[in-house]
Amino acid sequence: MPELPEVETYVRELAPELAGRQVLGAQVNWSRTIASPDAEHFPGLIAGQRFATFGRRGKYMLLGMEGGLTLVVHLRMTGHLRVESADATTDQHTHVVMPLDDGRLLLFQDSRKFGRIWLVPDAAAVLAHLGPEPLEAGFTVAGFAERLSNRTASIKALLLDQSIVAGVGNIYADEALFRAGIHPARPAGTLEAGEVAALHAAIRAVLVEGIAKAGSSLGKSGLQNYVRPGGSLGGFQDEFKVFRRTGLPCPVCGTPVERIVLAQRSTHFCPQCQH
DNA sequence: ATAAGGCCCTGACCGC
DNA sequence: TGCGGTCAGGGCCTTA
Repeated sequence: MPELPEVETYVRELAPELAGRQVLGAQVNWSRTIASPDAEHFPGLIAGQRFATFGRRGKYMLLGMEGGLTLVVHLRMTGHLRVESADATTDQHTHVVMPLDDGRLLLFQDSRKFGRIWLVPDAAAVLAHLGPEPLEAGFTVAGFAERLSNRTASIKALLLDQSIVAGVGNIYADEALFRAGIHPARPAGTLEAGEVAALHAAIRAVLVEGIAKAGSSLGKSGLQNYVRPGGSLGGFQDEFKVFRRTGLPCPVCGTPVERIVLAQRSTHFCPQCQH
């Protein structure tokens, strides 16, 4: 699943490919992929646009155009955005094809069809629901503690809530909770000050490490939820302590990792190390 | 306001 | 081998 480190890797690796390139048009094969404007008006709006700036907010890619529009892309679970040569073969999962002025194609592919694309003058409106960026100064221990206080939902559920902190998904939530020694089912409001501070630091640590490893590539035999734009895999999946390690020994104490379901998501933890 | 559950989608996987 | 059923999962929507 593309989360903050995966999206950050995407932006960093797409930027040199797309900088200064002009989009000639678009062919939309699955209309629901286009969130704004609608699929009918998207090709006409993007035709002639030239990529200028590259950024990220939470799990959203922000590709700024010279004229002020922003191409906002959310990969959700299985989305891929990549630049291919003109003779690249497209398949039934290629939902948007955007020819570029250098003869190549910018492709959006997504087997689950959950991914979404916006082309809007005001990207902030699309992002208005997001909480602070976890790696920026606006994500403070005090603010995080305030957001968790008096909440009865599990801390795992709130880490997945993008209005609490932006960019954390199932992988990095489980890994951060393990490193902070906090049981994922704990009601968020019961975390003590020291635990909130430890979790705050752990979130930042796993995200920084994830970026350094170019993200986590999961899945086997073909279906990769996340592949870097150039086609290579990330490396953080080799650093997982608990995620998708059910029954395997905790790297700290050797106790078998357990799996439970919280907020309708698979949740992995060490019953010995996390309280 | 908060919490919980359904929904969108389809490839992979399992049991028969 | 083929087939039906189940699962995964981010964000949005509805319900309580």
